[in-house]
Amino acid sequence: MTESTMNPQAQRTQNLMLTAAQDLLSEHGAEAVTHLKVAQNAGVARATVYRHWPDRAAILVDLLRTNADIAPVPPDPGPALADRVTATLATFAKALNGDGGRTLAAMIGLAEWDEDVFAALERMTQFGPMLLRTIIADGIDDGSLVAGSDPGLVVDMLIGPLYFRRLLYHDHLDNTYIEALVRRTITPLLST
Amino acid sequence: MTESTMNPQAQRTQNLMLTAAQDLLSEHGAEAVTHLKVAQNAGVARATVYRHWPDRAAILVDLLRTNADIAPVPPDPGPALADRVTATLATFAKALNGDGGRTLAAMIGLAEWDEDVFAALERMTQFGPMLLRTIIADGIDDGSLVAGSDPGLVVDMLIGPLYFRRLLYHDHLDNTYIEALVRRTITPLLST
DNA sequence: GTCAACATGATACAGTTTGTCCCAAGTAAG
DNA sequence: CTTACTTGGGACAAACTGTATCATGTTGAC
Repeated sequence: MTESTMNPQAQRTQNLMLTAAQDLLSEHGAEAVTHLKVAQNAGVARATVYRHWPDRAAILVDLLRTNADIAPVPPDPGPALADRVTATLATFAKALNGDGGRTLAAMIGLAEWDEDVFAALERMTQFGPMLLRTIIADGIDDGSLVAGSDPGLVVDMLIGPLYFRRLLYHDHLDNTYIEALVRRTITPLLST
Repeated sequence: MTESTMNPQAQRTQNLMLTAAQDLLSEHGAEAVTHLKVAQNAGVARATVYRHWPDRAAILVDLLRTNADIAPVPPDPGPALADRVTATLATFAKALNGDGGRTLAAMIGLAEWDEDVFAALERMTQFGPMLLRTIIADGIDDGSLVAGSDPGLVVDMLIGPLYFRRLLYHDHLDNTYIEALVRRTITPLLST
């Protein structure tokens, strides 16, 4: 049942419940997202929550589906390649610093044992890397980056450290860090 | 109560329970680590599990404490700096490919909302980066790496991608990937 | 070996949570 | 207006949680 084909009443109720679920997730973690608490926080009957989702994982999957992507805002197309990369990473970091980071942390644990959550997680996190990869690949094509560069690896080297510091150390990702990261990663690849 | 000061009987029971808890965590995730299931899988009375740990988080924290570190084996001290880095990352990758990766994934979600878990997670993951940082810093000191390199950032660029690919994509981390990563990261920093 | 201190097993208990079902009441749409 | 869909509210059994009690088994000092 896609949202567009749903009864407007069902849509309203589902939005109420998803909002409540998102609040619970942000404030108390995935374990707090139970049918009971979602129902209470949404002002809805418990049976209604069960009617929409059979288990906790299904709620969380729909939560991710609603979020669409962790960093949906495309970056400004700056002139220099390094600037475009920095801008892309900055939007990514902003999402990780905010609610996206907590949602992501909760999902990673569940995705390990639930393939539906894993699939939702992939959809949620594919956009940023894909965008970066395109920027890098374009740089190789137009000659601003040396030909030997593996775009996939470069993307990992740019995004990996952000995830690492956010998830493992709970760091706030600031522009200074991102700029240093981009400088260190991209500079050796510049062909000029 | 440290393990060394414990009654041997209590030690035996606790080890049984921790083993059962680790199995549950690896097989079914953090949510499956309940007092009841740990008791059943360890062949122990439920009350005994409560006697050792008041809640689920305490069990998981002790699990991390027992694991000591995600990659406890120190790497072979190879001659070339790049080789030492590669060896260190390889032991790290091995742990992430195995049980350590699943434990880590489960902990990351909980650490976001439980500071005890976060502290345990830090203890668990500090060794690898620290070791790498030392290797990098030594390389700067003895002149094999250029002076401008920030050891902390270099470590992030080496470890971050491993976490990223393991946690987000469930990749198996092989030596080819690690070698490419080290080449791309370390080569531009070599002073020779 | 005896004995006091400690740890466990077994059971009981109240309270909470889970998952499912039912039916009356409310909403949507032809 | 009328039919189909959705919700609210309640009931229910099952499982889980957290605590307590007490008899039994283990430990380690004497």
